[in-house]
Amino acid sequence: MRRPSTTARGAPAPKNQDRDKQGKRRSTINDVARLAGVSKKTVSRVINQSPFVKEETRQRIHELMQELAYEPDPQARGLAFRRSFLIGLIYDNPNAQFVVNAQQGVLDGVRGSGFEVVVHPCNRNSKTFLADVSAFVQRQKLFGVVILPPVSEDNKLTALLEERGCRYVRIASAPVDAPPHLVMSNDRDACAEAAAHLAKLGHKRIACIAGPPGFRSRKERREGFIEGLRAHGLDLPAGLIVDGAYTYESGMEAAKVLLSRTPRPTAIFASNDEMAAGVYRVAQDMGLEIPNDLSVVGFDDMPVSSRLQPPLTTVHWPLEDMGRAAAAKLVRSLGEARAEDGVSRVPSSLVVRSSTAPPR
Amino acid sequence: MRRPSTTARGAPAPKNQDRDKQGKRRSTINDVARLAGVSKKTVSRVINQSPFVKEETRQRIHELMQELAYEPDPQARGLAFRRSFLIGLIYDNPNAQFVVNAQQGVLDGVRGSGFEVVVHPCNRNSKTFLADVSAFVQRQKLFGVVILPPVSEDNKLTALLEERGCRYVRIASAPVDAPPHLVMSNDRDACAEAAAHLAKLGHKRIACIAGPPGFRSRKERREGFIEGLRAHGLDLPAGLIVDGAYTYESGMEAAKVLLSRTPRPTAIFASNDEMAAGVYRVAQDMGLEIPNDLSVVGFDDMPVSSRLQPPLTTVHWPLEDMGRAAAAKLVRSLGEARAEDGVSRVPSSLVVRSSTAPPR
DNA sequence: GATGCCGCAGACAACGGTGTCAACGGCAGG
DNA sequence: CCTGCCGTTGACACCGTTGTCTGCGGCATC
Repeated sequence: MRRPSTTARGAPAPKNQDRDKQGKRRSTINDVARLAGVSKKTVSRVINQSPFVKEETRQRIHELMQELAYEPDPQARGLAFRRSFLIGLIYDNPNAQFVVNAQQGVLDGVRGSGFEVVVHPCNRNSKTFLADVSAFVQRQKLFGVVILPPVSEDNKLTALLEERGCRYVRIASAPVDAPPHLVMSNDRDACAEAAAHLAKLGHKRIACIAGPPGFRSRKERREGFIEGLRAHGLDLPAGLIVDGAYTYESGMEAAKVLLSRTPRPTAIFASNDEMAAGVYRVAQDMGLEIPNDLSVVGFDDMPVSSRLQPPLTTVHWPLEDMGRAAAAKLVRSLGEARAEDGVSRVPSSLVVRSSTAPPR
Repeated sequence: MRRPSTTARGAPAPKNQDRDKQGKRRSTINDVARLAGVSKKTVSRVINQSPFVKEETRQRIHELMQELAYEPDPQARGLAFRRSFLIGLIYDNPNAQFVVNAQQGVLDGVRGSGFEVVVHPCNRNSKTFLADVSAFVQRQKLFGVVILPPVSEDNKLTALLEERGCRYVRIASAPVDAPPHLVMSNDRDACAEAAAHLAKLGHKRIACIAGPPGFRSRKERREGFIEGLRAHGLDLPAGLIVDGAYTYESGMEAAKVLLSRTPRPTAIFASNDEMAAGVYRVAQDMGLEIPNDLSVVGFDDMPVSSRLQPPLTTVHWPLEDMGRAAAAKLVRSLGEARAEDGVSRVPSSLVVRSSTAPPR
């Protein structure tokens, strides 16, 4: 790998930039110490909230830091701490809304904590995947990482992080194996709720488009949905469940298959909104009216779902909240060597809009 | 602002993490120097591609670095350089696809360069906007930033960055005032092309939904479109141009206004795809068939455009390419104190799909 | 043969913080 | 009055790299 080099081609290094155009210099711990008449170690203690500083001294230094607009240099702190104050966001998912929602949550969760977020998309099918993430984590001495699904389901990755001493929190759709630094939604229950909603409307022939193998959410959503049906005395015949790939196109293909069954199902549950949008498209092409000829339920509650016509009944997947919770877990683990233990649950729930109605 | 503190509540700091679970230690420049029988300064010279190292020595050290899998510590380098190897991505745009496209491009552009990307959304209408970005840049001693529109149009911000000695590259829809660290598409020409396309199909009454004030792209796209019409002997009467807000809903409202004019326009150019989607919705509600009753052209070429039914004719806006180009500009400016001067142009072009046809 | 210059390499002090450990003043206990 | 301890503080080395300046051998020059 190439590496930044300031002296390539013998060019002179740029002049020091610790003064800006007004000649103001960023103040350092030494300035604070000198003006406060204490050693820099004492200032360091104040910065790190050490309890071994007299209250009066602490006050004085605090005020001085305020006055000088002093901010400790994260690089220098990191060097001494043997760790950076960066949090990595690791993802492998092409869906833009998905990434941005989670990212926004993570950014929110670190706000005001002094950490920054470094984004790192990756390809979990690549041969160099583990080496790549490992290099990233190690080079930057990351404080911790938040891992989005489906990468978060890779136990080899978490084992590697464990070994490297890098804190991590996974975002997932369901409980995963130990160790549990986890933020999860409960897709299973939410999907059962979706099934119940359709059952209560009186639907009997209900179809399902499952997610792709390789995603934990596939299992959760599918099984949750089936359980929900069963709880209402319904079952899901083999002919009424097909796999999708969480894409619009795969949703269309699945819908074509399902809507050609006889008798035709009166409702379709798609495991995400993208696929639900594909169902809309096929239904419209076939002249079916939603919700009267066909009820549709999605999953995710992304912006597209409220724009579909009619607006889509879907499960709200609290990605942003999960991101926030994951980041908060990391931030709280400052004094510890590992991320905060335990599973945080963020509830999902059904949002009923206009794509569901009793069957005709 | 709170600050990370390892000793809060008197908790002991975690043990050093420079060894992983196998006891392997990350090697340092000292290790390389010792094993190579040279001083660490010489190794540093090799890392920084200084020309003052004998080829033979350079070779030997290079091999050794490879063998030890040595990677210089960016924090320590940064400390000595008085600068980090982080590139900030500053944005203020709620559209997920927009952010992710640009972000992906930037990540692509820094790949293999040793830089990392730190994301920083902001709100340019907030009172603390400038102070916020300034603090971010200064605290992290950012190597440089890439600024997405519309924040990139804020000259106060770039002036501030200039003053802070922070490199920056703006991504924009058109040339901006000096200094020109700029990557631009040429929205104006592309919109003229869109107008020409409609004119050539034989449309005479063509309407336009402009972007919102406060966006440079509003002006470019609108004027480009008007120029394109004029070049074909057409004009844009005041009644056939309305403002939108780059949102789906605003597209709907604009379409309602425009489609109630008599005689009805036979084509609508929407300044982005979101608004074009709003036009589709309204047209469908009114029983108008696209493209036979109404031709629609959008701008952006985001995934939604190829899913609309019929697929939308739109201008491809090369956000990802622009992000890549911007990042590359920064990376290339390593030896310099400022980002590479000059304007990089990334062409946009019309993608003709099925939403345009001759008027009935 | 002394001198100067060139090409290369090393010693040493930064950079801006933290870890370690010793030292200080004051007060209670012997 | 000495001792020991506690609550605070500081001196100094260290984190892993680069900037500066000096040193040194060899070759060309005078």
